[in-house]
Amino acid sequence: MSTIKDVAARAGVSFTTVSHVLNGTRRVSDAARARVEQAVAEMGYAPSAVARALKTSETFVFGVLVPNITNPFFAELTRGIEERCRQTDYSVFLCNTDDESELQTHYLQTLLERRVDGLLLAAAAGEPEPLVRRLGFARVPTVVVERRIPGLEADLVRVDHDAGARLAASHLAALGHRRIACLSGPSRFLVSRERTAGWVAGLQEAGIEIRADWMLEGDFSAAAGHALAHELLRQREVTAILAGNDMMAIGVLRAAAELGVSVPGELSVIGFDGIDMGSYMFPALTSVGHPIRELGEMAASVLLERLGKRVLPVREVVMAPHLIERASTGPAPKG
Amino acid sequence: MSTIKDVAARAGVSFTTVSHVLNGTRRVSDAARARVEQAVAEMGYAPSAVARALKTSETFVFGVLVPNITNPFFAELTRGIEERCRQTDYSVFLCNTDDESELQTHYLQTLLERRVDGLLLAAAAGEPEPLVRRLGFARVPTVVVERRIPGLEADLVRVDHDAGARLAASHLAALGHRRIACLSGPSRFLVSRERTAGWVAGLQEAGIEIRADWMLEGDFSAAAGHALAHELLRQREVTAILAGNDMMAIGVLRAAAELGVSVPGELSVIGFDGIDMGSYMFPALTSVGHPIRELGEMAASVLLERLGKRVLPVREVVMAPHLIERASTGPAPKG
DNA sequence: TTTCTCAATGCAAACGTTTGCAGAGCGTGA
DNA sequence: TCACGCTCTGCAAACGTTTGCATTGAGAAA
Repeated sequence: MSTIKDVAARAGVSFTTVSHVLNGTRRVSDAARARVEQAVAEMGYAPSAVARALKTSETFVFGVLVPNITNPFFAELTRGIEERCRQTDYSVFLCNTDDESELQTHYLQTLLERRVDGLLLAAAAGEPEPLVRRLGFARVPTVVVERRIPGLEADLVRVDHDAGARLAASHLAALGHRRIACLSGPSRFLVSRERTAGWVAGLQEAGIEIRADWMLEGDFSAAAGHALAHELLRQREVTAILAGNDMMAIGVLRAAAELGVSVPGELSVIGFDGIDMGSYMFPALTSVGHPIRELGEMAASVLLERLGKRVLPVREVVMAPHLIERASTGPAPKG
Repeated sequence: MSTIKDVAARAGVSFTTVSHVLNGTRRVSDAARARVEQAVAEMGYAPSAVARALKTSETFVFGVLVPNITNPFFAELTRGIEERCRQTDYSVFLCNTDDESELQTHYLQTLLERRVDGLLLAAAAGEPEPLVRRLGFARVPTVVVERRIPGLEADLVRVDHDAGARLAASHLAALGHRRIACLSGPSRFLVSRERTAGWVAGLQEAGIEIRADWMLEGDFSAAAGHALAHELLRQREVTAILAGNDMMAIGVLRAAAELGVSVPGELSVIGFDGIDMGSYMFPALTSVGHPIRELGEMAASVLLERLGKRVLPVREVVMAPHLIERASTGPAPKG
């Protein structure tokens, strides 16, 4: 690769001048500028970001830690982050941690060595302690997505799951449903607990009885939704199901199809997350959507702001979900 | 951030020694080594990859250009790339080009400035000329995925779509189907043409007549599959449909559900790509799957090999697809 | 004691930039 | 003619590493 000095030689100026032309950091005569620009074009010169980073101690790179880019949620999130970064010439280092604590610290170390200007943590599995200690040394501006990490002073961007769950509950209530089952995710996840709390609050507000045997727990997978729904639908008692996420709702839809229960005629189903896949189901899945890409963009924006003002107090940004009405919910059947 | 000199001072040795301890590049007495290691631990020192990169002119970073990480295909591909890189301490710069020529060249420039050690191109929209010229200057080892770029001397890793399509065709033939429709993707894409060619060859081999009015072209979207299937199923002539990809097949499934055509009783449907979503359909979608993650891993492997031996002749690696038999195909109906 | 070998360590240049400082050249007002 | 101000330009240090070369000191061989 050619260097700034090669360009300077070809243009017949000092490399200082080349630098200033490239960065627009001081006046350069039109003649010199033209010669430099021509030399750059002829040689296909690309200034070394690594030398620049060494000198300025800014890399214009953010590190992004996600459990698994294959999960549509994180794909969309990453996309949002990347999109926001694009506007400000930041690039993104992507790391899949597989929710493994060890990989997570390994990647964190790598990112710190690479001197990223900021960190977006959408993954935070296992013990936070080593992670927090590592970050404490480095003092890299950090934004956490969806999960507060104890001991870490970082901005947080998250979705208001409680409000979303209330939305789902009141939607069903408004359609006249009274016999409603809840299929929650694993209660060890904060998201699950928040969503369940929202359902309960929403149903209570509508004066709907909450039967303990209609509160089932799954693991966020379609298989779990499928199995739980089979069990639940045998009695044909409930007229609607609140699912902890879209994958579980898809499992429910499938169980209903197998059992000949018509949706939404006999049963209404509402999911959570608003993933694209839901719209390809038959019937298309009604869901509580959150603006995942916006979540990513917001996370990046918060980080960019943090770069400017390190002394800003720690922020928490909460994004509101919304109802995506498609075809899997309808009026409660008579009787 | 602390530097190698800070560590040296604390450990009471020269920074040369610290460097050698860190890299294991020459013998260091046990005493000195211990002191250095302790100092590193106490200070949470992380060596600067950017200084190292400047000195050694190796960044241990690959640039990855994909159209859209939100597309499951590219998510999985990226995942494979990243997984392979992890084993060799390479990191990945991720860029979404949105298939926009302009963004593509912009990102390419950024990646070159950042002095990536290699390039994985899964996106290559628009005119290849500026792209090729840019790469010509830089001489960065490059691996292209799925699409040959004219004028660019790069390794290529791709899926054998022709063979996959034959697989699908002969699967249907073996089930006794004779009246088979083909819903291809846009013919301007090489993939579409390859798949169509494979179907035609496969059907001809099985002695099946190919009716021109059963060869329809869509745009790889579920909506297209849905619309074309509606048209096709009105006559109830065909007993099976070969879809150009899974999204179109999902659209077909949906149309069948709406029209009360039972799958696979009256109609068999087979997709292409083997995406996860297909297994959540009802009935679960039979498809021709390709090992996307392995495709990514292979691409990274080829690139790593290329780094070692620049003089290697250009390689082309072809990966074989396989049949994923699920529930949407069955024996042809009698009569 | 002297010389040699060898292990352990340090010095300093270089990588490709940015940027503070300073010099050259020239027109202008006194 | 001189001093001044202004525009344009260049020199050289510094960023944090790696690495070729050199130095030190101790033990062994003579």
